[in-house]
Amino acid sequence: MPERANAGRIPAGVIERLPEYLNALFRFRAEGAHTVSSADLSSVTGINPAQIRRDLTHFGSFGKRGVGYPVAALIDGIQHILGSDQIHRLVLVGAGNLGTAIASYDGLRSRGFHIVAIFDAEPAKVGRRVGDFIVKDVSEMEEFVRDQNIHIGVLAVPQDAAQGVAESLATAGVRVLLNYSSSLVAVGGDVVVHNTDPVRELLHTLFYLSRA
Amino acid sequence: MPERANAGRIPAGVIERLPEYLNALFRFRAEGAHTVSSADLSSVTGINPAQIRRDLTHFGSFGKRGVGYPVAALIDGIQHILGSDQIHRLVLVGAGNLGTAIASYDGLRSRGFHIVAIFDAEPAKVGRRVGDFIVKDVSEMEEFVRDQNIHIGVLAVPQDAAQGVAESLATAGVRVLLNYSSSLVAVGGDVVVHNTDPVRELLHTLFYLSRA
DNA sequence: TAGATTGTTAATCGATTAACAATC
DNA sequence: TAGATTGTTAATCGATTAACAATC
Repeated sequence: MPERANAGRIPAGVIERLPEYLNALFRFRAEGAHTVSSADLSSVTGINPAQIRRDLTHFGSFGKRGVGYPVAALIDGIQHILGSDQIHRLVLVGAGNLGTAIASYDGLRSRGFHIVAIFDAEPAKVGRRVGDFIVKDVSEMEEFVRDQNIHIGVLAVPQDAAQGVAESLATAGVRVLLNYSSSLVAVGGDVVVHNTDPVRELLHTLFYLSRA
Repeated sequence: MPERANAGRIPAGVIERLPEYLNALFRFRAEGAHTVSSADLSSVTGINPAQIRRDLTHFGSFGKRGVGYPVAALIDGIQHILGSDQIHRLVLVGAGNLGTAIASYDGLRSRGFHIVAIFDAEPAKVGRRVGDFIVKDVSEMEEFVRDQNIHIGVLAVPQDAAQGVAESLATAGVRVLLNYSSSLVAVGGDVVVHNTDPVRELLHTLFYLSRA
């Protein structure tokens, strides 16, 4: 019996849909459901039920014919596939309005992303309290990230500082960057950068807006 | 000679790539380039040059064989296709840390998205200055949005207020919602909601992270 | 057993890419 | 003219969906 397919063979689209399934499953769990069918998941996510079933079979067999999928086990399964069954520690850089907002954002922590330190370059901000943290000086960042073996960094710094901070984090071993600053950053190697660019999304929505 | 293809026939993928081309073109323009080839655009966007050419032909013929695409004209062309050659007015709801950060975000304005008012429900915030605005009471929001014929709303409100504000904006005629609050919002009808959910992106990145 | 729903195959659909004639 | 690069066709590739046998 063949084991799960090779990770490299799994279409990117499948991986991108897994978080959607997870969202839907959390909703069903909150409503007390113990079992869901692919049709149920389809009604919440808008994704074709056949595709949901097919996506899941890439990773094994989670359901029971005639019954559906067990909510709790499927949540565990998908979280395990994504690696989100573990805590992921991250550093936040920038203690301004945006950084403060991110620090108090509960969505990250509730999904296993734990901020472990906040850095800023401004002397006036260093030493101040933001959320549960005392802001550290950015000069300590590289060493901290390296020593603590942090792989995820969140950027909420001014536009002209973003690229420098990004490179510094990459040097220190960060593998994933979530960039909330208003400039695109690009770093080489195998670092994945998510430039959170609301404008891009707005732009392609405009196309449909003007035609409706 | 057939005119441009029907908008409904243009693949969503094409529309999603247009903002990427725009980004690349802005960069080439900033560097003083007057002409770019599909290979140039490919090197910046990572998108296959044949696909770039094919995408553009959905909307007409922008280039010159043997020469390439005129940067300025192509920018104008794509902006016109997207409707981003016009100013789009929007309202921001929420004057906390996140709202303040968004109000001072220059990326929106530089791409033609103009904030015209900021609303908040907290009496302590109403009347205060945020950026160039005096925060208005959220009770005035619906009337304002309707009267001013606003089609875009940005949400930066607490989790439990998000859904209500979203519905209120939809009722008042908003067609596109950019939701920065930490809860998913859903509204019916033909309102497009962009739930800015960094967690979803982080999650599917994790999959590759754990396998590298 | 009858009804439901998965897992899986096969068919469809659409998007990507390679190749090249047209032409600047 | 020779070199470059588009616009476009044809080939490839992959993803989506429909259908259904397996089975709970």
